[in-house]
Amino acid sequence: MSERLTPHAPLTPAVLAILLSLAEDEKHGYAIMKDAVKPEFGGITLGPGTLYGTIDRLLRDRMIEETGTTDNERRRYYRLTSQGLKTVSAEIARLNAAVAQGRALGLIQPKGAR
Amino acid sequence: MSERLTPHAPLTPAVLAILLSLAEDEKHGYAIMKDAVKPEFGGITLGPGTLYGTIDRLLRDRMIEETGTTDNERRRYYRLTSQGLKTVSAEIARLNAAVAQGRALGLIQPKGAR
DNA sequence: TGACAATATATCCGTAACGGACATATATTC
DNA sequence: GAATATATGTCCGTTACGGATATATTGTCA
Repeated sequence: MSERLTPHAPLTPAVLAILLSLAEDEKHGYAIMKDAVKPEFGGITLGPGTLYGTIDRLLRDRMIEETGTTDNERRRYYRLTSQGLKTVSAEIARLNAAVAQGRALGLIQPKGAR
Repeated sequence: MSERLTPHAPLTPAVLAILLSLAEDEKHGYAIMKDAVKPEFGGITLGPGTLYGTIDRLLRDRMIEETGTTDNERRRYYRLTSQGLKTVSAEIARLNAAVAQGRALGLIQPKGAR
């Protein structure tokens, strides 16, 4: 047995960007791609291969699902599943620990600093 | 042309763990492996294949270098290069933005909260 | 003292992910 | 009407991951 609670242990940057984007709201692929380049979502460039390939994997692993609705026949909207939400949350918490360590080591400016 | 300033754009979890561990102090491979499972360094399990394979790549890309010194003939010590330091710092800053976004979305508890 | 776990590094190799190239079609803008 | 943006999709070479396996030493414990 042993259904893994988080089959994706450390998320790849592409997976994180997509899940984080969908944590904000339901979105379609192209909108996710636009989000990904923004610093808040990781600032990465998602080529179509990575974007749709990763979406397919996330659908397969039930991290995201199609909403079924659309405002434009060309768009396919996706939303996080509860599993997906758990997974991003765990990943953000994990990254938070690493960032805290980086801050402690002086790799980045402390919060309030100028 | 085009020497990339940061050949490793978003770092893989394994690379981040290794660089973050070495940002603290010079270490040998096995010590890095022990560090990696700690939450502060990402909490990931580095198998020997990933560990030494990644170390070789980081040496090749001049992110880390051997110190040459050792306190035990079996141990090979590594340290960050200035390039490696820049790279981890940039990565921590990048992740910090994502963590801030995750926090804003309520994925993790805000700092002061109990 | 014999066995087992931990230390320490190294290679091999199958699987998975990445990411650029290419393709296609519509809508918009100039 | 041409170019750009929107929107999704496939293909495929390169790379990274990570478990298995190997080897040798040191430490522990019954």
